[in-house]
Amino acid sequence: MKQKSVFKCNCPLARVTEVIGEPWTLMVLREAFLGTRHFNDFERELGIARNILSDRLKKLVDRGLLARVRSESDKRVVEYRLTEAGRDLMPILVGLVQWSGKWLCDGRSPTRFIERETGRELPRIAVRATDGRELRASEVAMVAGPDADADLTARYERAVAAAQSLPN
Amino acid sequence: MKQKSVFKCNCPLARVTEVIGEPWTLMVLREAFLGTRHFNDFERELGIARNILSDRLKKLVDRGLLARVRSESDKRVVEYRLTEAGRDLMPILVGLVQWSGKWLCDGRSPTRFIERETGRELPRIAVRATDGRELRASEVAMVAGPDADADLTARYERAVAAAQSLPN
DNA sequence: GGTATAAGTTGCAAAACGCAACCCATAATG
DNA sequence: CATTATGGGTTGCGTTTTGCAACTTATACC
Repeated sequence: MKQKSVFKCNCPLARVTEVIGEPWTLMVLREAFLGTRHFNDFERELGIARNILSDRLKKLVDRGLLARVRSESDKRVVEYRLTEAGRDLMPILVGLVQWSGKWLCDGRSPTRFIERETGRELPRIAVRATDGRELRASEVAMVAGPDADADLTARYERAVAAAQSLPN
Repeated sequence: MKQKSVFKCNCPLARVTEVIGEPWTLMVLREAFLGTRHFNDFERELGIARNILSDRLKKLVDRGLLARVRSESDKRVVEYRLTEAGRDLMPILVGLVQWSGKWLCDGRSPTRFIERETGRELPRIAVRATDGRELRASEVAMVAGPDADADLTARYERAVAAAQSLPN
């Protein structure tokens, strides 16, 4: 895929698409959250082809989500550990699983997230205002930030203009 | 991609990977959030190939994230509108953009989310306990729910067992 | 020294992607 | 009412990526 135009721009969503948009990457991250650290364990748990796994791990390391550490005690062993950036993606993983449970699994939820300390199921993640109030999609707007380039700024301005002329 | 084993199981993350894991899908959804509704507008804004766009819109409609509506006034026109399921994905989109701004754009943030009413920037999305307290990754566990099959249940139990023997 | 294990790499067929050109139905124009 | 324009696609074709299996390298165990 020769990624042009939008993918090269500094839109954060375009960039994150490159990181978690590829097949298997989210599953690999889930395994990492579950504690998997070795190449062969990722392969066995996921049933992923070894070359694809190799590629995904390499990219996740390059992009700073995983750290590749050679074991001291056994020099054959390599450990892939979540970095701070990787752990910081956890809320999104939780959100994705919650959303999927609700909309793709007919409300039946094979996977739950619990608070370790209390064992209670987590509430759904939500977008909140600064005062903590939960916001609906229509109450939120996406706008250009201070570091947006001209193209992106223009894009968001067009969107705001278009949104005002829409009924919904 | 012949998706076997894990992709066919009822793990919600496996399913959501099929929905948003494909290239362009997240970008198409972002455009939908920005108010884009017409085929040609998606094409122009994203610079996406028409056949790929056609495929992604079709899948998003099939999976219930977009609704395909023929216009009454001009019968050439087709409108793609976010469904409730699609709008419900908004927190995740916000989270992805926020995460990307922090970790992939060197903290510079070309895109911001604001509360329409007040114009204030949204705080980062977070995983919270039932009492509203923000939780870190290490405080959260992924466990099998009531509707998990045997394989998945076994998988989570193995993970819990493994997690207890890990230092971190 | 021989075998087992961990972590990859290589080669090949099948599928997915990007691009441009083409197609069909409806609407506007003269 | 024939002609052109517009919206929403589909079709071919060449390139890239994926999946699968087999092979490779380096270390550890017996």
